Amino acid sequence: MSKELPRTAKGRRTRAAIVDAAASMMYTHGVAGTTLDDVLAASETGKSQLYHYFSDKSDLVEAVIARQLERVLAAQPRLAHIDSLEDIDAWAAEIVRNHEQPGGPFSCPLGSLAAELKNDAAFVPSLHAAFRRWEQPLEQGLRRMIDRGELDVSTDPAAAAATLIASLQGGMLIARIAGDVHPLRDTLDAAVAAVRRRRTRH
Amino acid sequence: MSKELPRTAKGRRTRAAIVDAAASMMYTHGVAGTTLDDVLAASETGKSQLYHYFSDKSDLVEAVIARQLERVLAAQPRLAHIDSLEDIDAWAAEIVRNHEQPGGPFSCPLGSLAAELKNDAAFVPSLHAAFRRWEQPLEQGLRRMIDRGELDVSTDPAAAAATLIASLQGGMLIARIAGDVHPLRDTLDAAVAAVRRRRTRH
DNA sequence: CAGAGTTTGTACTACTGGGTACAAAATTGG
DNA sequence: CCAATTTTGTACCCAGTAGTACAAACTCTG
Repeated sequence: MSKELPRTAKGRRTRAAIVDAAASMMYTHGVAGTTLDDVLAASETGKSQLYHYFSDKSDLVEAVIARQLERVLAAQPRLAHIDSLEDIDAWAAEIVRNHEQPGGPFSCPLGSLAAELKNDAAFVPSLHAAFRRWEQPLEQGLRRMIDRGELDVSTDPAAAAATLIASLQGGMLIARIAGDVHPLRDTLDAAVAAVRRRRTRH
Repeated sequence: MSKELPRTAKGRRTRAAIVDAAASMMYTHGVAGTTLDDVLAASETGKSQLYHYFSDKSDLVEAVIARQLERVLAAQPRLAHIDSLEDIDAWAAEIVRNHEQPGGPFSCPLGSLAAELKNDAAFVPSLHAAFRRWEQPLEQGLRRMIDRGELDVSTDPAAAAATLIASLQGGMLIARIAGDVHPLRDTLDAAVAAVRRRRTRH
């Protein structure tokens, strides 16, 4: 049950500060590991403000899911222009680049949230929608490639997009645990190669 | 700082009951979502028993990581006999089969733990060791295939094994969120195909 | 079977953390 | 510029949770 949005500019700033702080804290410490007091301290707001804009912690988490989706999309500008295999390669390279500095983060804001909340039925629909939104540019690009005859017509663009994102997620997790980008790169490469194998001969 | 192991048969049973209950509860409700009281109730033990065998909750979580690794390996008997591409296919099919009943679980005990604990430096080494242990049968099988000349000598067996497990993890996450096995199957297939492409011609 | 060592029951503590109450301050629109 | 509405500060509550104290019961060994 979500509360109404702020009516004034000041209110919008406050709400955004709370969500931003919550997103960052939950990214590094997990949802359960982030207390509302932590969020309030980091955002320099008070409890009355939080409960003015959110009905409870779950409601805040929903807002964080949406915020992290925005962050993920913003961190991958190439995702908006997927129209060829080269674009997909470039997108994958962009992701690897974002994570290849030694030490991290090797972590995806949305993936971390999903992993922690996947057993809570209340959050699954929002998470599902977020991932669908993420997959959409890939899916549409793949569909255009199929329409132009560049990929085999038997290719399922939605499934291929899901495979790309799934590989990204799994690669990220193993990279994080191993403290090494290579699993991320290799796993993404395998998924891109799976698309490449569906190319039609010219 | 872990405590000493039980000295008597009764003690071993008690300790095992606690770890089993904790593993199950943490699997479904997460580590943070599982209270020690929950564990004690489920295992029909008391707090003095828990603190007799474990120094604190973290110590119990370490034991749960080890237990879940055992469970994962036990659920994949084919993993113990990886010696050809067909074996890898059969292993992948076994995993998909374990999850293809509609509704779930679409979830890996070790992956869930890893996702929740990956930002806690104290647990990363144990998680890393657990995944290495999981990858080992794959890695050794791949190495034998390379030695026999079935796979290109440039293949990195450790990296390929990591890619397989990473794809499994990512596929599992997306399958869970989507409530559908297909992402798991497709992503695993892509990783297996990446190995297949490294076959030498005969 | 006695006594040292191990295991277990019960009761308690200290604290954290989500959530509430309510009034004061700020903002907006007429 | 004033009243209605929105926003914010402060103080509080209470349930749940990790962890402790300590003695009783059991178990193994000599």
